[in-house]
Amino acid sequence: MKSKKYIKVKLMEKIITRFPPSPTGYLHVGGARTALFNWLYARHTKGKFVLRIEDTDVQRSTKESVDAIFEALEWLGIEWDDGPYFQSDRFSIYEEYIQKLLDSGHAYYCSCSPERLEEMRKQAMAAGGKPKYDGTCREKKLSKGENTVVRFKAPLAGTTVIEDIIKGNIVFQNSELDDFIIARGDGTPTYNFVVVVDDITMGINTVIRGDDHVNNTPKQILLYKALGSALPAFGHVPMVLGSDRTRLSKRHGAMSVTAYRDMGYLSDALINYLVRLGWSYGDQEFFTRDELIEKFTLENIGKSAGVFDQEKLLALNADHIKTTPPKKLIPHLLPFLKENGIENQDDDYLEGIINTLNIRSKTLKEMADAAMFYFRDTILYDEKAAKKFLKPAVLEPLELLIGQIESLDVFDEKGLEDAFKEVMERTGLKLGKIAQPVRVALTGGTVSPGIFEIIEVLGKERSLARLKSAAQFIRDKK
RNA sequence: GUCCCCAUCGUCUAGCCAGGUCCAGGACACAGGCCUUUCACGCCUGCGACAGGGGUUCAAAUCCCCUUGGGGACGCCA
Repeated sequence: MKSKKYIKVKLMEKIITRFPPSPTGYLHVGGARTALFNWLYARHTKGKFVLRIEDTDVQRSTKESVDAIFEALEWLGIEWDDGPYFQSDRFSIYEEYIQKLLDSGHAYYCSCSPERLEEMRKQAMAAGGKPKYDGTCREKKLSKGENTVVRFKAPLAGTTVIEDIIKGNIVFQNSELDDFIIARGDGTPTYNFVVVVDDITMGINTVIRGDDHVNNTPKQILLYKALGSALPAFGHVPMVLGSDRTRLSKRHGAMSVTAYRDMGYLSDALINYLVRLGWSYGDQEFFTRDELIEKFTLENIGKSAGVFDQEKLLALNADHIKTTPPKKLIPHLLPFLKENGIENQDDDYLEGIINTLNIRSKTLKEMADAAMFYFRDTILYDEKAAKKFLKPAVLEPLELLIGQIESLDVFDEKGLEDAFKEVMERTGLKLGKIAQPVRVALTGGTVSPGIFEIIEVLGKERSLARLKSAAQFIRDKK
């Protein structure tokens, strides 16, 4: 169901979006999708995209995670215009804002113990209610003490509404909200608070984030109001689910963005897939990066959660491999070749190889594996294949072919075809009877690109050598 | 439990806001076929959905209500 959607940001105002990952692990596909939506929207509107690292939880934040996130964003080609900001560098700003709230009576100190709070929550749940802070310290006018936290004084009545770009209006009863903590006992600020302060001070006017944040938004709206700041436009995108329709997690398989890189996916394909999951542009399935920037708008984001489908991503990857010019694929293929022990190859040779493999590879890894026969000095014949095709009977056509190719003036597909035709005529054999043995001779196996393509890419010298050793192989067996 | 959100083929989705052109279109997957020097690619065909029930209307996938189902959130995590 689609409802009237509108962008709250004034038309003249430059769109400023942000992506705020918390460095407590790698960048997963769900996070990447949110980053993508923000980045794409900023690019589409010629606005600005800000990167902010949310590391107020010093315990769980790690340098490794920060690096992993940068690495993943870089691979995806998501570049930011501002930042990265680190919240851990901004504690003095937060302190200042907390003081403002304290001074204006929008916040107060609370000395309730975590243990008591926990007990209260349990009881509330058991009694069938929503666990909330009971307001014990709300009017106590406590001053700062050892282990006192700072709570936001939320309104007791009325409603707070999110005018969501994607979901429409979402209304919350303020009585559902409670006096949430904005500064911990040790003085460090908490999530809902720092997000608001950051978004205000960084000029963020468009907040696109996961559905799971909907419940945080009324709290944040209240904070904006208490701070006297204008609200940004909010857009909550539905989540990505696993095949069992629950929140995507490790048990659903690969989640890390870079894992897809390592499996041989093109970032363009991952991007295409991730954006298309939950967003649509008519019937179009395939998008290049530039097309995405050109066509992406918030209006076409759907409201329901989507299931992550590896199969479809794989198919899309195959499409991107197919349509990317072979020359451009070279640098992407190199790491996989290297893994297979192949290095320092000529670019023209690689381009030719890719040209024969791109329509039959679903991943770069697959392509690198399928390309191996091109690099071997001596061909190792697959036992079954050799037995079936490298028989004495093929010695004659094989030698004829060798002669034909040797005397070829112009070494191209046309000349090769003529050479084969000549052999067919002289031996009375069908192409199939000749091609399979030749394929085994050239590649070692029975599955490969077209026979003419292979010979052309391998070149005269290499092809001849392989053909000759196959002939020798047959003779030796006799 | 409470609050919030969502609901079209197995999956991603078009159509829904501005009801008729929809016995619902595309894609992935699957099945069959064609092409063919193998494998692919490509092409063709098939399979397969408006969650259920009430309204409103001449007419509902589209608007309203209820039910059911699913998801998310309820931290001194973000």
